[in-house]
Parts: sequence; structure tokens; C-alpha cells
Amino acid sequence: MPDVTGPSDRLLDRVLDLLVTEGYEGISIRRVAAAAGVSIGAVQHHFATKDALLAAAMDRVSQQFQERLDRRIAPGAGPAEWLRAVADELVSTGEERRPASVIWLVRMARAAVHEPTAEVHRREWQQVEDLLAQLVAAARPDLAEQAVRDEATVLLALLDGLAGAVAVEPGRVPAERAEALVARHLDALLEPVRPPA
Amino acid sequence: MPDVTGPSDRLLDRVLDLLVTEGYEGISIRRVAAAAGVSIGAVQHHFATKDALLAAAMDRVSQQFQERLDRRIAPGAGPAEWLRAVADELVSTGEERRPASVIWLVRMARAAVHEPTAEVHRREWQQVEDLLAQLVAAARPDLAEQAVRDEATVLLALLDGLAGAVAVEPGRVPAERAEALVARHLDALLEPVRPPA
Amino acid sequence: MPDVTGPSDRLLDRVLDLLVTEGYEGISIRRVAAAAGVSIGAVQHHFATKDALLAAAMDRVSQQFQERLDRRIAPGAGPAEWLRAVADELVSTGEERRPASVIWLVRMARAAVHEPTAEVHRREWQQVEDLLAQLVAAARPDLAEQAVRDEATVLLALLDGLAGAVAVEPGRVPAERAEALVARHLDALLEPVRPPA
Amino acid sequence: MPDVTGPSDRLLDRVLDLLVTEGYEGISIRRVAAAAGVSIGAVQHHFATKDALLAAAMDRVSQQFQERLDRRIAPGAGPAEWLRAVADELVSTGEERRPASVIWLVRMARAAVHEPTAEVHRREWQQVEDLLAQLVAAARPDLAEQAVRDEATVLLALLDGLAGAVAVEPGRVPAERAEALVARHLDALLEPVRPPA
DNA sequence: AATGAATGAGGATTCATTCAT
DNA sequence: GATGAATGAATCCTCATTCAT
Repeated sequence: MPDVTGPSDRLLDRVLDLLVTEGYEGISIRRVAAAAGVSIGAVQHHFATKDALLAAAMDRVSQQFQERLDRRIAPGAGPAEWLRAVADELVSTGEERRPASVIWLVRMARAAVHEPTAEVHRREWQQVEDLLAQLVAAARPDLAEQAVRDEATVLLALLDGLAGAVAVEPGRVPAERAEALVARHLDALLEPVRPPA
Repeated sequence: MPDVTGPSDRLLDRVLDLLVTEGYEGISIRRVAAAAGVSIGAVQHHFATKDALLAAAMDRVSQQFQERLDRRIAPGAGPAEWLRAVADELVSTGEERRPASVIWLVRMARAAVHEPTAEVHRREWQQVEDLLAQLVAAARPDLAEQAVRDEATVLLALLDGLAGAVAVEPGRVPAERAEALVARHLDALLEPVRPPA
Repeated sequence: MPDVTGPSDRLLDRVLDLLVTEGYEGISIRRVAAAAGVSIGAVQHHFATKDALLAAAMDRVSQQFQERLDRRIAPGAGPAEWLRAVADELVSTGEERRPASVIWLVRMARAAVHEPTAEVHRREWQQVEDLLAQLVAAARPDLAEQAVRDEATVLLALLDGLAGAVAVEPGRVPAERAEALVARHLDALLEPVRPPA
Repeated sequence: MPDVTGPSDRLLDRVLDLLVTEGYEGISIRRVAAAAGVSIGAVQHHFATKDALLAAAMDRVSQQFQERLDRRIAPGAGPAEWLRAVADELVSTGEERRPASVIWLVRMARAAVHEPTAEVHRREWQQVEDLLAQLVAAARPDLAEQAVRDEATVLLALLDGLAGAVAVEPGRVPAERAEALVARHLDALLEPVRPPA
């Protein structure tokens, strides 16, 4: 697969850079142009309005997230391994993955006050929960459908909460600790307490 | 005690209103002044800079949060009841409490890119975790210190994640469902599976 | 004579400080109040308007200048000594006297575009020229009235030019060099070349 | 050569107009825009910041001054004639040349409190003194190097002082009188008293 | 005598956008 | 496809001033 990314993608990556370092209010056509080393007009040639630029940036985040997820789901792995891989992707531990966490935080806050962003966010998060539910169901065939749903929802909320904490409060929740807590949670989920034989 | 709040508090409440409806980028001295029905100069007379205004607004959020927490912690209640009350306060279910959740989302996203906000957030969240740990320790004297810490961290992350989901994705996670999931989690935490006698 | 200076003089001195460090556009009621450690209202209590404040500051400069001049003119000294003393006062060499030079520069630029300031400046500079002419006449009784006037005007212009140069271009015109040049000029003026007997 | 000056030069000329009539504190983007009949944004399109605008205006003054000087220095003239021409240009007598003098006063006052302006001023004035010294050396080959320097420094200071006096105190120092005094000074410099044969 | 609240104008600057090239 | 000129609104902030206390 050729890694040919057009000039638009270059711009969008600069948008995401700014999003991570300055937050949503740090985005402006000027700054994006400056960060990309092109003229203001050039940016507007590719994205007619600022809203279009931001919408495209959000789409790019979704796409990158999906790609990372696909890459983690190795074919042939059992549901338990998949679950651990997906969970690991979601908490995004590791310094080099902080940008992803920050973008999620920014995007979620935006979704809370901007309906178009909220729609994208809802669609995506529903898909993630569906994936988690599917994996939980496969790993724990003993669970009823509602119990599976509950586990998926709780797991996603926990991962969200931990990812945010790691990004903003690395003192209270270091990345390794978040990983360990996730592992602990998944251990309990995947190998429930069994009454002694 | 009379509910007489100075003109400053009036302004701060308008800031929080705007924060909930427009997000962080919706805050401007102009809009705050307009929302409060005073002149721009009046706003700047009370808060010299926009940063000072926002910092004061964040402080007010913290203070209101603390007050709500104090009100929930009925004297004489056992640690289990306290824990449920605090957890309920944190997920902030109920339509009338959506503002609180949105403000937390906005503030957390801001903290991710603005160090002063991050400092306040960290201090506060550490206190909340400490409170949760204290209650867990009291309710589950059998747990070791590290286990207590882990439960507190996981619980806080879960509550954070659920609160955000309820605020942004009421379709996927309705308020009542979040409440039930929290209850389920606390049930498991407070009444652990016991091997049959 | 009691050195009791009222609170007004304290304020005016702060105005002059600001004038030296920030220039004319650096003066504002707020800054003066801050520099003096009093409230804005307090400043306005003493000086109703900003113009009044600046006018008073200009007056204070004139008064201080006059006092310094008076102190230099020792009774009993001959006209030549007086002349040298007055000239020295005017070029204001020495680091601790740079403020005086800067204030003169600022005031003169202001006079060029602000008639009220110009009037004060003209009155004062006329008096200085008169004083110089009087001293030249006493020191050089051989000179005709017009020649005395010319010498006084040239001397004052030279002193002005040197004072400004020392204040702004200490590299090109160090204070000692300005002093020497003034001395050279006065030497030529006071002891003109005489044909050999 | 056509006198086609870009829109930037048009703006700079309006800046200089304002500088002469209102002084440094009379300059504002708004006023410059109004004086030039363009929008505020247009001014800032050409000059990103107010400082850049003022710096460009100072450069324009320097350039115009240099051009006037070049025009005055007729090729083929002797050093004495050059000296008189340059001196005349510097005192800027004549009503139509008052603007130049006022701008120099304003610029010098600014230089006293604003280092970047001071640097430009120093460089320029050093060049002027160098030119004067060069001309004096050519006209008076009998003078030692130090004596030439002294004469140049004194001459420049005198011209500065007279130019300011003419601009601010036309009553005390009318333009014609300044001209005459300069001529007198140059006469003495160029044709020194010679001992009778 | 002094303070603090409040106002409204004006300060520079940033912004998204339109248009001609 | 890309650029630069230009605009007008909006940004935060500083300012001088008035008024009630």
C-alpha cells in the first residue's frame, strides 16, 4: 500500500499537532498555515471553511484510530488476546501515545457542546462498545447477553477514565499502573472466581 | 444564612453557563458581560484578565463540587452508604446535573493543554481518590493498602468514564443504566464473593 | 527650610520616573498610582485630570531645574566661573544626571507638538539664554550686545545638542568628552586669541 | 524614474504626518488607517505590528534624509561648499522643513527610552559625524585628527541644538538667525584667525 | 481625603472570509 | 491550484473619567 498522503493530509496532521499542544481554541487557519509552512490561501483552497477543516481533522482521527485498531487485531488470535490488545490500544499508555489521548479528551469536550462532533463521537464509540461486547461474548460464552453488554460498557468507561487520567494526571496514575489495573480488570473478567472443586 | 452572593459570583455563574452551552472557546469577556447584563469594563473591574476570570470560575466549580459532596455525606452513615452517595454524586446522573458533567469534561480537556488548569485538576482529583480510598478501607477492612488504592483508582476512572458517557452519549449510556452499573460495581466491591462455607 | 513635600510631590516624582524610563506615552494614571503605591482615585484626588498631572510634572521639572541652577551659582564667584558652572549643569554629564537629560528630550519633543508645553519651554529657555548672555557680557566686556547674544544662543544650542548626544549616544559622545568639548568652547569664548604684543 | 510608491509608502507618509502633528503618542493603527483612507486590517496587512510600522517609518525618515543629503552634495564642489550645504540641510531652516526637524526631535526622545530606536539613531548619527569629519579634514588639512573629530562633534551638536530651537522656539531663534549663526561658526572653522605676517 | 465600582471609548492584535490575480 | 490584498468583526486589554461611599 503506497503511503502517498496528499497535501490535505499534511494540513490535517498539523491541525492535530495544534490540537494536542494548544487545545481546540488553539486552532486557527493562520496557525495551521504557519505550522504547515504554506500560505493562508492554500489552506482555504483545500478546506473552504474552518468548520470543514475541523470536521476533516476529526475524520482523520477516526480513521487513524480505526487503522491502529485493525493493526492490533491479529488474525488467528483468541478473543481474550484480542480483548487485551484492544484495551491496551484504548488506554493509550506510553508517552508517544499521549497525543491520541489528548485528542480524545479535546474531542469529547467538543462533543459535549457541539452536536456535529457529538454525532461522530457517538457513532464511533458505539462501534467500539459493539466490538468489546463481541469479544467479551466470545471469551465468556457463559454470560447472558445483558451481562455481556454491561461488561462492555463498564470496560469502555474504565478505559476512557484511565486514559484521561494517564494523560492529565501521570502522577496519580502512571501509565504502567493504568496498564496493570486494566490487566487486573480483564483477569477478573476473563477468569472469574470459580468455586473450589 | 442569606444567599447573598457578590457581583463576582454572579459573573462566575454566567461563565459556567457559557462553559456548558458553548464550551471553553465560547467564553469571552464580551459574552460574559452580555450574559450578566453588565458592561465589559465591569467584568474587567472584578477580574483583571480573562485568565483570572477562568481561574476563578474553576475555583467556583471546585467549591460547588466540594459543597455538594459535603451535603451528600450524611453524618452517622456507614462507609458503604457514604461510598454509594459519593459515587452517585460523581457520575452526576439526572438531567439537571448534566451541567456539572459537561464542565468536568471541558475542564479536563483544558487541563490536558493548560498547565495551571492541570494543577488544580490534579490536586482536586487526588483528594477525591483519597476520599474514595478512605471509604473503601473502612468498608473493606480485609483489603491490603495496595488493593484499597487500586479499587479507589479503578472506581474513580469508572465514574469519570460513565459520567462523560452519560453527558455525551445518553443513547448508549442512559443515566439510569449508569446508575445501575455503578451499583453493580459497588455491590461487587462491598460484598465480595465468598467461598461457600 | 523644611523639606516637607506633600503627597502631590511624591506623585510627581513617580511621574518623572516613568517619563525617564518609558517616555511620554508611558504615563498613565494607573501606572503612576501603581508606582506610588496608592489607589487610582488618590491620584485623581490630587490631580483632577491627566493633563493637570502632566502640567504639574512639567512645572516640577522647571522648579527642580531652577533650584539646581541656583545651587550652582555660588555667590562671590566671577562670571567665568559661573558660566562654567551653568554650562556644566546644562550638559548634565554623569550617569546620575541622565534622567534630567532624558526629561528635557521628552519635554522638548512634546513641546514640538503640544502648544501649552511649548509655552512653558519657551519661557524657560529664554530665561536660560538671558542668564547666559548676562554672564558672557560680564566676562567679555569687549563684546558688543549682538555678539554677546550670538554667543549665548550658540552656547545654549551647543549645550542642548551635547546633552542629548550624551544621553542617547554615550558611545559617540561620552560624558567626559562632552565636558571637555564644552570646556574647549568656553576657553575660546573666555580667552580669545590675542595678537602677540 | 516614475514616482510610483507602493501602498506601504503611502501609509508611512501618513505616519510621518501624524508624527509631526501629534507626536509619537498620536500614532495609532486606527488613525493611520483613517488618515490613509483604508481599513484597519489593510494597515496591518502591510505591517504586522505597530512596532514594525514605526520601525519602517523611522527607516523611511532615514532614507529620505540620506536622499536629501545626496542631492545637496553637488559633484565638483569643494569641501567648504559641501560642509555649508550639509550644515544647512541639518538645521533644516525654512517653514517647509519644520516637519523634518520635528520628526528628529520626536525620534530622539523616543530613542532615549526605546533601545531599538536608539540603535538606528546611533548608527545614523555616527555616519553623519563621520561625513562632517571627512569634510572638515579636507577643508582644514592643517588640523590634527583629534581636532578634526572635536570640530565635527561640536558642529553636529550645534546643528542639532539649533534645529530643535528653530522648530520649537522660532521667537528666540528664527530660522534666518540660525542660518547666520551656522555661517558664523563655519566661517571661524574654515578661515581661522591667522597671525599677521 | 480617599477608595472602589462602573462605564465607554480606544488601544493593538487575531481572525475567517472574499476577491482579484 | 495557489497567492496576497483587503475587509470587518471580534479578541483581550488599558485607559481616563464619573459617581457613590
